[in-house]
Amino acid sequence: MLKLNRTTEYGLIALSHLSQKALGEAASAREMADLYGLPFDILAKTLQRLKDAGLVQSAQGARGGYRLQRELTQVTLSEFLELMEGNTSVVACAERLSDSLSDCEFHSRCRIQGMMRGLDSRLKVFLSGIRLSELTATSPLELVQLQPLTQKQVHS
Amino acid sequence: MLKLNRTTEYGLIALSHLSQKALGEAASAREMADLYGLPFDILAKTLQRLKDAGLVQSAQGARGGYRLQRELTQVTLSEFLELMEGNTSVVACAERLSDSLSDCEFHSRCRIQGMMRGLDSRLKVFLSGIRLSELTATSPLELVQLQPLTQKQVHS
DNA sequence: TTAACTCGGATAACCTTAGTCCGATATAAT
DNA sequence: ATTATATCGGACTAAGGTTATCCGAGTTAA
Repeated sequence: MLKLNRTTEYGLIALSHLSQKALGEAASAREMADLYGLPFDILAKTLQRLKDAGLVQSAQGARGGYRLQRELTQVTLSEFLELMEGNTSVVACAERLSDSLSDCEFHSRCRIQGMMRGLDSRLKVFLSGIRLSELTATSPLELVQLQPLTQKQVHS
Repeated sequence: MLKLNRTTEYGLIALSHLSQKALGEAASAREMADLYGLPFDILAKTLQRLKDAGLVQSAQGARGGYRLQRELTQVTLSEFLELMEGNTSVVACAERLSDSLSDCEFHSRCRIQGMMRGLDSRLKVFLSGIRLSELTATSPLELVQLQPLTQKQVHS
């Protein structure tokens, strides 16, 4: 159920790296790939995605690279996962729910559909309570229970 | 990150079905497979697993089938997932942590290992706070925030 | 004796993820 | 200008895991 995609891990490592750079200093995909032993091509694509999402900004050409564009304290794990992994529903059929509920022949008899949606929303609350900054801190931290962000703070 | 295995879904459906049977009345794998449109073979194996874990008991032969063996109010989602999906760590490398931490060449430079473990444990608290009975209720329920089970109540 | 069951292994089909390879474009430094 | 270092982005292959299917064997009530 819970395993992160590799790209998500790579993204987290990259963001962590960037968050430690001096302000205005860029890091290239190559630099990070070599330092952490990550496959360059994939890391590059991942950074692209982060850029499209507005989490980082990029500079092309020699001496180019990536910089953080948003404060990681203001990005929730929920938002990040949605970005990196697409739909975060726990059940396959829930993804299609918005399209057509009656795709599933056994819908009327289905026992788990309702509760899975409930679980989804509860999980989302949980994930929204974790800030990316908590996950990208340098030292092995104990995660402490934080107040969930207010609606205004949550972008997505 | 979050998608459940199919077998986990099947298991949930089966448990839900069993929880609605009158006490002492058994349901067969065939019966459930037909009713919910699930692949018989897989459902059978799933039930086997639930039996080995002590969640249900089985009776062989004609008129046999499965019955609940434990109160679903006393089984946490955490325990159930561990049972159905094995290791529930969010990162692949964390599974090997207990074996040998230094498998990963980049361990010393790794930025996410510590925090991923923190995330793991926080997630576990979350999952331990959800009882299977909440997920197997008949009607599409809103999940309410419950008190986590006490240590005594949590078996695993 | 038969039909309806659980039990359990081996194997095949499928699908997603992860990784690779390629070329194009942009820009700073020489 | 030319070169080296970057981002950008598509197409493709490889690998691995999940899901499903196909067996046969053992149990038990009718």
